[in-house]
Amino acid sequence: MATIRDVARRAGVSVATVSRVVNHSAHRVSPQTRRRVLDAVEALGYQVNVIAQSLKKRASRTVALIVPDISNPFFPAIARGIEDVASQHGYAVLLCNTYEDLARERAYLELLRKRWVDGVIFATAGSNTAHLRALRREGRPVVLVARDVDGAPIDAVLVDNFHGAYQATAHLLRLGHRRIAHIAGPASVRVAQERRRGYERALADAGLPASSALVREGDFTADGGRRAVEAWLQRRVSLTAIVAANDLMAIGAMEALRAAGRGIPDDVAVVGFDDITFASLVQPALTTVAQPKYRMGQLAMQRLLELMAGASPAGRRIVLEPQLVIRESCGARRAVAVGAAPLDAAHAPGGNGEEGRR
Amino acid sequence: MATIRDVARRAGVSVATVSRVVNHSAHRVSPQTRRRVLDAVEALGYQVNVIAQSLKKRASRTVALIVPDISNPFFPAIARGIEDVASQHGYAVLLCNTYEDLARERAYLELLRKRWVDGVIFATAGSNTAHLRALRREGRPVVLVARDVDGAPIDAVLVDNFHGAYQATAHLLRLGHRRIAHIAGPASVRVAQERRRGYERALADAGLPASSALVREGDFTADGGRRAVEAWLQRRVSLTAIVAANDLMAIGAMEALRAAGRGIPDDVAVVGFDDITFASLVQPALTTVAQPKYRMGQLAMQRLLELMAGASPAGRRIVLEPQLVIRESCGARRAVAVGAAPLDAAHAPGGNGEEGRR
DNA sequence: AAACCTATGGTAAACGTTTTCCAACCAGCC
DNA sequence: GGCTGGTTGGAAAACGTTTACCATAGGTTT
Repeated sequence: MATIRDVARRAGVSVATVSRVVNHSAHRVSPQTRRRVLDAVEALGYQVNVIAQSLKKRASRTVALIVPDISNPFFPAIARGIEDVASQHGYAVLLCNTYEDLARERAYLELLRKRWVDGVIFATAGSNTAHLRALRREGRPVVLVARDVDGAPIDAVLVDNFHGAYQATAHLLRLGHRRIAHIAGPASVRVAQERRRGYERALADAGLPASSALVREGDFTADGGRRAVEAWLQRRVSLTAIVAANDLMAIGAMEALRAAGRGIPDDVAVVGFDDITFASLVQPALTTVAQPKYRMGQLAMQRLLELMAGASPAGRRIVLEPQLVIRESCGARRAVAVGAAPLDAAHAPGGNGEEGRR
Repeated sequence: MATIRDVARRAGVSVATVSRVVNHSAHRVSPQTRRRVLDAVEALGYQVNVIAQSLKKRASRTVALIVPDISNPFFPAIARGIEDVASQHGYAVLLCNTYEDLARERAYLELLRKRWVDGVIFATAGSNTAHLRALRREGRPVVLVARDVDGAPIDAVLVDNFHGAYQATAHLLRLGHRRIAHIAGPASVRVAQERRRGYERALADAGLPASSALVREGDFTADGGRRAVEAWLQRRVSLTAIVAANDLMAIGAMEALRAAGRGIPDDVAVVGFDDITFASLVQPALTTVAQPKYRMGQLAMQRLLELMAGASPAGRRIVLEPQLVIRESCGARRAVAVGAAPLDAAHAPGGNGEEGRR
């Protein structure tokens, strides 16, 4: 491949001049020389070597996205949002899966340091804020997305989890439910706590007592949702509705209910959280609190760009409003669901650019 | 951050010596000096600068994964397989979404060239083999995964799509179906053609005539599956089973059937292709031809490692056997499905490391 | 004792950029 | 005609490595 030297030679100028024209430097160069350089660039098919550039500039124009597991259906949409704005600004994004494993996480951070990654976006639970603090201490730009963390003032883009869960619960209350259960996420993760608080508060505001029998902790997997419902069934806990802390658990719960012969939403109504792609495809279509995942990815990357450009990391939290999308599993659309084709419901929000395609 | 120079100074040796010990070079260095160097490394927290290393070695230890859209549920598992073996070998993976857009694809390839990416894995449809050929011409290692391409002898890891579709169709035939329809993928993509051929061949082997009224072309989205079914319904085409070229279309088809009041599998049996995570979670659970996605990712990355190590690109195709996983939507488990809890069916294959978690 | 290995360490030239100086030139001005 | 000052362009020093080549010092061989 042609180097800047080859171009300089062919154009009969110095490498400095070539560098100046290809970089639109402030240092002026005459139109004629510029022309000559451009011609040489064209003729040789010259492409700047980003590696050399990085070495000189001490910045790699690369960011890392750290997720627990990209095959979790919640993350790809975020990844897309990030990748889209990153590529618009000439940044490449490195994909890192940690599987919630501390060792892997540490190994990655070391790698990122070695590679002079310019910034990192964390979309991970990690109650272990040690790394984050270390990154911050080194002055490396960091932003959290979708997952907040205690005790470290780090920029983050989030959804109002409390309010989302509150809305979901309030909706069920409006529909007349009084025995509403909650499948919570792991108590160690902040967003799970907040969703739980939202649920509890809605109940309290309706004058209903909190009952610990009505909440079980899951692990954000379908299987966790299944187990929660089985436990309730076994103990003959009476309930007419469930708000799950994420869609996967809601879907698992629906399975267990169905297996036990309970109708959804007639015997028990279910609402989830996240609005993953398949929420609209399960049967009955899942009512859920939608997170603007793609948008969150975009915002996170935008904030990271600001930080990389030198903005001081203020520990600023950008919090978006989640949106309750009502489908069939909560019973509000029961009439529609049996009367007409559920097609429109299945198409749901639409236009948010989050639909998978292949 | 400490550089190799700092380490050399502190250990009282030359930078060459430091480089030799940290790289386990063949050039021997005495145990005492090694000790001194290692101590200095430790004391200074020295980490090699991969950028400088890349510049010198003319290799970035980075590979790119090019997918149409990471939020398509089919790709994340592949990405995981790739990322896992890449990180084991000290490679980082760059994530690139093309959205099937030629311009974006080209822009990416240019970027990758500028960044001296060592190899690229394509998981994309692209009937446009121009880029691929260009990459090959430049001698850059390339491997295709899950998507084959005509007219370019490029290494690929695939599933036997013909056989998969054949098996799916044969299974329906065995269950007594005679009017089996097919929702094909876009005719421009090779795997779609092969699946269609598998379907047609199974019919032919059973002595059934091919009927063009029974096949419609979709676009691999749920909506495409929905539209195909609606068209058949509208024309009053009689059919008792559908084999879809992927799960998303199968799920869309199920929705449309349900909306029209047809029972699955009682009125119409459905089988899909891919076995995305949600195939086991829809209701009824989808019978499908499973692709070992994670494994395919691993194999693709392994092959890429070989190529990057200098193996000559033989255009070798690694083809895996897909596996028909029988759940409820085909009717083979009808007895089970109504008699007992479908829990076991929903858990399905398991242990393949492809389940999402959060 | 000369010649020759071998083991160990250092020197310095790359790798391909960017950027800080500095030089040359040309106007315009007193 | 000497000065000032603005425009263009080049030389060269980094950035942090790796590695080919050379140097030294012992030891071994003849």
